[in-house]
Amino acid sequence: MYACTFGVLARRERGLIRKKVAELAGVSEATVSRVLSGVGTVKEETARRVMEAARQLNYVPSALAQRFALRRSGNLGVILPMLPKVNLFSTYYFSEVLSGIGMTAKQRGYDLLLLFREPDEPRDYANLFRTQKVDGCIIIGAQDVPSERAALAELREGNHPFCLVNQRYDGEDYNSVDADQRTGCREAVRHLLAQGCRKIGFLNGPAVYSNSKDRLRGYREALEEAWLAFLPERVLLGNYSRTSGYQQAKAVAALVQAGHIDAIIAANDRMAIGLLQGLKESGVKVGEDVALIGCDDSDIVRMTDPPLTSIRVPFFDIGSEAASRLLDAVADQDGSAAFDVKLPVKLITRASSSAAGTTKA
Amino acid sequence: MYACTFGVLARRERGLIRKKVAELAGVSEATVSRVLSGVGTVKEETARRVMEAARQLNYVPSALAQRFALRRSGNLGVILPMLPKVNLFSTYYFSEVLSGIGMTAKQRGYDLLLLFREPDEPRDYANLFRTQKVDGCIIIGAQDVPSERAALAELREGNHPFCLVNQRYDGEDYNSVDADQRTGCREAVRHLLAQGCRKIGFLNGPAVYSNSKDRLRGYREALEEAWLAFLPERVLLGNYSRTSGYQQAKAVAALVQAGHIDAIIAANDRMAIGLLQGLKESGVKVGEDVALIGCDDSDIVRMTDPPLTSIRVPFFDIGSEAASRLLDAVADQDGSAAFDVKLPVKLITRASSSAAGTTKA
DNA sequence: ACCCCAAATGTACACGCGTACATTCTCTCA
DNA sequence: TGAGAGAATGTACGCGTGTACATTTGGGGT
Repeated sequence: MYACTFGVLARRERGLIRKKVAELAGVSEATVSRVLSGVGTVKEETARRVMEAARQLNYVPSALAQRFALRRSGNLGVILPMLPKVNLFSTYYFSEVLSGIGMTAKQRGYDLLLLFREPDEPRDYANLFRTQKVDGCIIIGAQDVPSERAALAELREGNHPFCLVNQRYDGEDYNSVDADQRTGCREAVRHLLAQGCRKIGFLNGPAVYSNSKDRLRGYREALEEAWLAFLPERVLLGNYSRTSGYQQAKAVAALVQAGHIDAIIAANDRMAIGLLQGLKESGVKVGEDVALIGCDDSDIVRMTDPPLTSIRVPFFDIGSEAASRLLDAVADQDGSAAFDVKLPVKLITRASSSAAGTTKA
Repeated sequence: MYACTFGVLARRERGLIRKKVAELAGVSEATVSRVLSGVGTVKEETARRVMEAARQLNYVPSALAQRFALRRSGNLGVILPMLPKVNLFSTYYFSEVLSGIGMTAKQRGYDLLLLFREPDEPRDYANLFRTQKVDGCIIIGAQDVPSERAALAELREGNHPFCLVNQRYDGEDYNSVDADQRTGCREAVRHLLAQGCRKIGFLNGPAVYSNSKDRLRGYREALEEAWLAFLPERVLLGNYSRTSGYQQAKAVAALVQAGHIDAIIAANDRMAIGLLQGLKESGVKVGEDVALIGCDDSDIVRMTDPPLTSIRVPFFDIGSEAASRLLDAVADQDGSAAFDVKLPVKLITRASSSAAGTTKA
């Protein structure tokens, strides 16, 4: 019955309710506002009366009106590429990052506004701020292409707080939170060297993602550190999809059979899995004929045969950290310095990274 | 330079801009509003002048103020369980449904407000509407437990538009969009029967999810349709996680080796994969000693060895349909009838569902 | 008893839009 | 040419908050 009454009120008498609460508590509307928003000084006894009156009349302030009055949307925008069917990135990646962002945003009283960016769509991020839909935004899956650079430059111009996840741009010091892929790949190489491998290949992703370059750099550094040559013919290119890994399997199998490669690192797990499948079909045994290491340590690597050694990336923490830092910047607005966080990764070794008879034979 | 000027304006002179646009175009603010919102009659020539003035002054109406004035948040809420680390559902599931919702919402001019529900948190969905944060909401991963029922009843009482995804409640005719799991399982059983299997087991998920019951029902119906007995000892219980499938593998292996089972259907792919791994360790060969069918046809089933036969569920379409129907209801408010959509599923056969030497031996 | 200051509360209004209603313009038809 | 009707536009205000400023209250020190 109360609920029903309220249903009607909700539609036409939103504003009048506050007045009624004020009357019932014997105070002015301003005091009601002060009590419910927790701002300003108010006698404890009065506060109790107001709370009780509000409870009794089932009054809750309208977030819509509050945000309008405060000129803050209270929303944290999250921009991510639309990813139906085509799983360019792994869904694991997105759901972890998103969860991290969501948890932190919630703790700090922000709502999450999800914004899917379609591939061909013009990237007008600044408009989100102009229309006051968000107070800050996190951009996932950004690429180093002119249109993206332009969109980000516009954000910078407008002094709109934003943060990149797993991406950075040469020459720009945009806020970003990333994994230390470079160190991760370096350690992957070191691990393979320790296993006795000497001819290590690398299956990378597109260079529009800065972490592709980071990984390659780590790979190269670790080789040079061990006085081994960096050979371009051992570096292959995929697009982070399973299919692209599968397609490169023939080439890799040929290299293995010719004795040109005894190990390979794939820049993400999906490509590693495609590779694994393709190699299996070509009769190359991963973990025996060749060692294989993936990247991300997504949940699927435990399900393959053999299980995949992989570089664990703290995606949840990346999301959480990005949201936290960004919301600091939103609160501080001008006073806060730019940040560029790199979170540590960790190599998780499993059966796939045994090489050339090291284990089984 | 303009951008910088605007940066300042954005903070203090939001409202004054519209006045300037009006002056520049030689009209009143009301006309500016009419032109930009596309409501009311305006001479074409005037409209052009206003558009040009707005462009020149870089004016865009504040969505915040618009929504406040219209008393509509413009947001479609999506409630989903927080899923970091523990992948109770597959991330594939969520990302597909979410993408479907997102695409439709975008087409219809709504924004997506993402709301993570933490396990222990009280479910107060109605408050989202009271505070006017959303105009409607979609609930994913709802369970048939008292607290959830109470929260939904409150929504109903308040006449708030909402829609369930993949869940329904006996005795309530809430809006819902679901997959036809019952038919799907029936066809899975039929397929196994056609393969020559006669002793078909079933690994189900918790009964708090209505689709668990639907699947079991389809399984049972197909057996009875073939004049085969429904044997409770062939029905096992997991919790939709890979681990739970893995844990049941020993029991299943025993059943297989004792000749009590020649096929098994798992209620989702994750459990099927856990099962597959466990059976492999127990020396039971899937696709030879026992047929295995999963459910969801998520992207991982193509990566296992052998590839998994699975029931394809159109998750993207489910999300899309839910959003579409719900937004209709939001627009129509009282005039719209409740809906209860069931989308068709499709059995995708792969190597895992060959049984007892039907193929290989 | 008086004053002063801080705490507590009330009054009044801005926030930026949409729109009901009033007004002016324009064109047609008598 | 005038009137009438509909299109085009202007005027004025409400939407539900937060808060600056004014006012009242209460208590301690002289």
